[in-house]
Amino acid sequence: MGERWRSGAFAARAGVTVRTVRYYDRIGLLRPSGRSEAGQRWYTERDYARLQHILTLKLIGLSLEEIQQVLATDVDSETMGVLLERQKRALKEQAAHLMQVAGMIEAAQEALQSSETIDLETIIQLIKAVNMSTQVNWLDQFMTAEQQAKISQSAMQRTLPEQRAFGMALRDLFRDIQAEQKHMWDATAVENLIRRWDALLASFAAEGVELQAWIEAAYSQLDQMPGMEQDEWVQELRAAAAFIQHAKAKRNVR
Amino acid sequence: MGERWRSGAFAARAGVTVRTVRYYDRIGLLRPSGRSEAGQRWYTERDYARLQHILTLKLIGLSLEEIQQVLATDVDSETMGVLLERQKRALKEQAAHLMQVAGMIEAAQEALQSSETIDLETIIQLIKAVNMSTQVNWLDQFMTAEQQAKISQSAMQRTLPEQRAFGMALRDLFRDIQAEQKHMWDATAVENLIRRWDALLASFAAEGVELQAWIEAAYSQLDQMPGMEQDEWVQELRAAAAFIQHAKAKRNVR
DNA sequence: ATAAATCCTGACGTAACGTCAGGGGCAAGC
DNA sequence: GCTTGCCCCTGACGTTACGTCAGGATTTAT
Repeated sequence: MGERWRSGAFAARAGVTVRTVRYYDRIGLLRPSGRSEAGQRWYTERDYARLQHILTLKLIGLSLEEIQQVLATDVDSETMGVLLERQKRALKEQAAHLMQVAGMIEAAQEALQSSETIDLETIIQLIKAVNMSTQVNWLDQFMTAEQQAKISQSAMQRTLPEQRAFGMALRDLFRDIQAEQKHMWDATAVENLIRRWDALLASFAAEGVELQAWIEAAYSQLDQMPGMEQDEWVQELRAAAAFIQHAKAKRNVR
Repeated sequence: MGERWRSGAFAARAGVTVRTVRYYDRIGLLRPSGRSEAGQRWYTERDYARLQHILTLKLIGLSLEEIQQVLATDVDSETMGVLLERQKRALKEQAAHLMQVAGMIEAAQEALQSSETIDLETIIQLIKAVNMSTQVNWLDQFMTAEQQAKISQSAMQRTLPEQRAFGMALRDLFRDIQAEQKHMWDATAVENLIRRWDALLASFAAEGVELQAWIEAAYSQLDQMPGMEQDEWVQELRAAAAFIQHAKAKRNVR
């Protein structure tokens, strides 16, 4: 298929603006397939396929940066099936949630008809339900699938230096987290720790046995960890995770 | 019910941030019920009721400014039932749309399994479907109900000067629209026309017979319109509406 | 060849907050 | 009554995902 489109035609056919298409190119989310000598963008069919993923994940509620993480590796026909399945599932969950909120509104309507007022607890529960979907971390659903696929395909291909580098980064992060716990809460420093934690997990994150196996391999490359037992670094990992969890919760409540 | 909350407790109970609550106060969307002498905000139960409307309309996709229009008049127990019904309906529509998109993704999955590739038209249609809900003008659904309720209650209470003022504003807008159609497209001027049109409709808009009756009354107060027939100003109204529609579509495609 | 349409980059603005600075108020405990 | 920790306030700058505009180059149709 040799058909291609300049940015305006490409955007119009998809129902998005040229501004959007240019912005996505600039941030590296959707690169055109090529450029003319004059600098004009040329898009192809595979760019439409990628745009579909972008727009659907955006509808689901992921930020563009999160979408970039999900689509970090090329989507081939094998991973596309997995990705489409995840999109479908997330959409169904959201639809179910909207129907739940609609049901609660109906209950409020009935209360209104019988007593001309709605009690406070009903209102609060309704507000909570409305807020729930905006606070779900949808990225987890896609990273879980993505990272699992990634780990299972390439877990054995990491070089020893890479493993060592990861181990060092993790160790340094644990140390900084422990240091932070010993003095007054410093929001800027904590925010930095959160970012480092997220960046590390985004690179390698997978839950369950794979993550543990990976961390074990990384730690075994560090000369400076001779006397540490497996239980110890698992606890270290959990303490750090708990701290980050707490920091994120505190940040969100402001 | 005399219970009340300072901003932090109010926000925490609803699951929103204090920053959000303050911002809503600042833009006049959700004013606290009172302030202490020191300037601290006090919120009550009716503020929770209003917040429920705000957050639900926000979930539906309205901007805060649009929400402000919908909630411009106090919501009493009579209009609350109408408003809740509209919220419920919009949520159900959105849920249905999400399920529709999920169904199209399932069809794409099946195509992928049988041929290892998805044809371009399927992708385009999927993208179009994803985009559809983000481009619906949800405000119409709420303004229709709100404005209808408003017109039916107060249509006869407009003073003659008010009717004349509206007629003059409308006539001036029509003239400016006609003038704009006679020369080169000027995006800034057109944007201004769109704003004036929206502002007029937001004040009085209702569709169908009510709007026509109102415009007829407004025009009849204008001394300068002696020879104009009913058909003429209906056509004038339609021509202006068509121009605004076209301008908005052109604006959206960039 | 000309004119209109479309393309480009750069830059400022917007909506809805997040984050921080710096200082005042409130409530509980001593 | 005093102290302390937590919460409150306003003001201001920053972020994300674009919208809008300026000014000039390229492409397409007549």
